[in-house]
Amino acid sequence: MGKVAASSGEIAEATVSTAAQVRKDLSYFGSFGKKGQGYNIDELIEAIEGILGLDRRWKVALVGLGKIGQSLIQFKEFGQIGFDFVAIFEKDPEKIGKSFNGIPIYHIDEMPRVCEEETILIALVAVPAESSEEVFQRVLDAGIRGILNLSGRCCFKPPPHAFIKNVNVAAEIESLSYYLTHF
Amino acid sequence: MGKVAASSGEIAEATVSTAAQVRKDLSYFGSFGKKGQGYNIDELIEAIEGILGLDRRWKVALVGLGKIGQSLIQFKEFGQIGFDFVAIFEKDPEKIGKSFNGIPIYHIDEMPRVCEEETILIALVAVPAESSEEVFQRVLDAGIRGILNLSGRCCFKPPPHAFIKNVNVAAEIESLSYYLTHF
DNA sequence: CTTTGTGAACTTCTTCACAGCT
DNA sequence: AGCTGTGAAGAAGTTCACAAAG
Repeated sequence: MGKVAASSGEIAEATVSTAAQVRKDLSYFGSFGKKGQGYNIDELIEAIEGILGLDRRWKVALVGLGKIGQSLIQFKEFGQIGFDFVAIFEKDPEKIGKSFNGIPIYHIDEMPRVCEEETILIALVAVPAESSEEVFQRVLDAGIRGILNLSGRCCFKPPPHAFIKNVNVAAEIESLSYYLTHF
Repeated sequence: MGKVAASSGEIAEATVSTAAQVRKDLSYFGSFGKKGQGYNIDELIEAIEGILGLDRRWKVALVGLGKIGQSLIQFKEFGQIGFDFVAIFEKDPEKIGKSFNGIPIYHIDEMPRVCEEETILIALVAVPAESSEEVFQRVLDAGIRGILNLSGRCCFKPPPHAFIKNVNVAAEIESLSYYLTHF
């Protein structure tokens, strides 16, 4: 939009937050603004990318090549923000040895070897809910440190060196039901 | 597992929470347990379904029949928890008038009429990020009160009678990057 | 004059701990 | 004895309000 700097108020407006919140959040990581001027937009983007660890590329494994896995791996935004799928793990012997979207498909038993060789630290898990607990354990045993879980409700407590993020569309639509019922 | 009742501690264990948290959360809505016994499992499930508004069925519209929309509409869990897709809205004239998975595809201009006739209150929006702002406005104008947004980063402030829930896989994987960088 | 960065005040959320019921 | 429901205490998060800087 041609602007060089943005004030905390303008950032709040654009992100549905408040000016004080924007300033406090940023102050936790450093001083990125200039008094009287606001925040230089390019500098701020670069600072936030640094904070989030997006100033590098990450190799990602997909575990489970069902419908959800297939649609996610074709999703271009991952590449744009620095995440590259480099391996797919499956149980189905039909698929193993082939590739999907140019990415090789391995048997899930090969996970420890491939993840070490390729230094993969992040996995996107999209397997049937029944097998997710077992798969989480195998993924962690293969050296993965961050799991993005799309397998539905997850009650798996990761060890302290690992992190699980859950994306659960069913739970979100249930919360809409709650709001519409009560308000 | 053959058990009739569960204590707050057992529920906490199973949900990665704490006993006090489980009791406080439930106490906000009523008294569902028996002192000395814990919570009757069937009764508790029924109570929670009532709280969440899941003791009925909801009609849902899908807006945008791209890859994500197609994979979500085939997702059986929605039906199991009480949500039925009854209409698809699209811009592409190629698809309009046809159906997908047995659900009729309408032009997006027909949304106000169809949503009123069918009393649809919830929409799942899966359109390209560029058009999401405009689509949100049109969806709300059609009488929708709850939006589940899968179109990426959303900075749309809904009016007070409506609710938006965002599901953003890209944002979640970025937060994994943050944790792996700092811990 | 504008806007940041930040202590202090305030609000919300979580945990503690125990009276009271089964 | 076992476990809930809940005030009170403690922790975490948000907003206020203003000194300091451009």
